[in-house]
Amino acid sequence: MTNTLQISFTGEYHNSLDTKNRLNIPAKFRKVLDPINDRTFVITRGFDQCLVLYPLQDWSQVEEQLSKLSSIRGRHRSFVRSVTRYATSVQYDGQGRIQIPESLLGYSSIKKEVAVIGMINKIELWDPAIISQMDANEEGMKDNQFDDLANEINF
Amino acid sequence: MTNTLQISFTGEYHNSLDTKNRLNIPAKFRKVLDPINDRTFVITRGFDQCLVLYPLQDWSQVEEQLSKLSSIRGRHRSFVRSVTRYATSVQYDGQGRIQIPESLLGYSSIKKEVAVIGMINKIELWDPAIISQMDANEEGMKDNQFDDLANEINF
DNA sequence: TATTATTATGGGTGAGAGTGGGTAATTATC
DNA sequence: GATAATTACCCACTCTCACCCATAATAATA
Repeated sequence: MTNTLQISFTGEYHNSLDTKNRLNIPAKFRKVLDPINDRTFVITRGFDQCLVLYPLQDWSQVEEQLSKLSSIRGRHRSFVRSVTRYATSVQYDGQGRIQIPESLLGYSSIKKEVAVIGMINKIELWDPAIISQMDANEEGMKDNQFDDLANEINF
Repeated sequence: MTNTLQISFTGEYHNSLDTKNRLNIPAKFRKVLDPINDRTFVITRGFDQCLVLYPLQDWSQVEEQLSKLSSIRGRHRSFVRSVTRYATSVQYDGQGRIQIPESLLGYSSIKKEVAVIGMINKIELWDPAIISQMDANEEGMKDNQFDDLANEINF
């Protein structure tokens, strides 16, 4: 057991796609990705209008969760199908870039600029316009909406 | 080092950013930071219009809790996102300085002068004008506003 | 008081991050 | 099998940041 503390995916970065639809994974994210993943994520649709990157290692657990969900709630079945259906493994190159499939770009409305958001054990990719619109919607109720959750985690 | 009693972050210091957005962490704070943190804090937005520094060790506990929240629930996703988006790990250099991201400076309205306030287990960074304005607002009601809280703890 | 150490701040520099683009290798299409 | 298209890997450029050295001001010590 090593005594070094490790932080997970946190923070927000604004990177941009190049002409080959390549996106740079922030260096801090690459550093915390366990070598067992062999520089590989699984990218797919998120529940929101964004894309999600899971470390390869974690993906099997995600599938397991999703399969439970789909058998319980019939109305979620089609969405679960779309998540697994569009899941692709992507490995970043020597410069730390992944290539994002066209179909996923369309779903997320990502064109050139990308907001890369760390979500502890996964990474979200947003079109900047859409995420800021979400911010605007949540602005009003922000003050006490999360009080109960915030208290739970001693924050 | 015979003394086993350790004081936490207390007191207020007024330091200033340099041209590279670097802020000096007061020496007394550095001394009480457990070496396990490897000179590292996590800086993020506070609930008030200020920034908060958590020792890395404490922050990983926050992450631990966050990772337990289900990503199926939209409200949980929003909460995790709102917490992690603005969180960045910062390690102070040989001179005891951290670099503060531009976006966080904007949120806190910090320009050059910074009020560094010890809050027991975390550190707050304020724009001097804003913290003194807060003081002014609280002046009138101070006497009995905190009575209930004072009863909760042995103070 | 003189000397030394420590703190807060300024600034230079090399390494690495993000980005653009080229070329060979692989895959797909005819 | 020949050609086109896509992908993977490599080189190059710019800019930022982490690290190093230096200085002024303050505190500590002889």
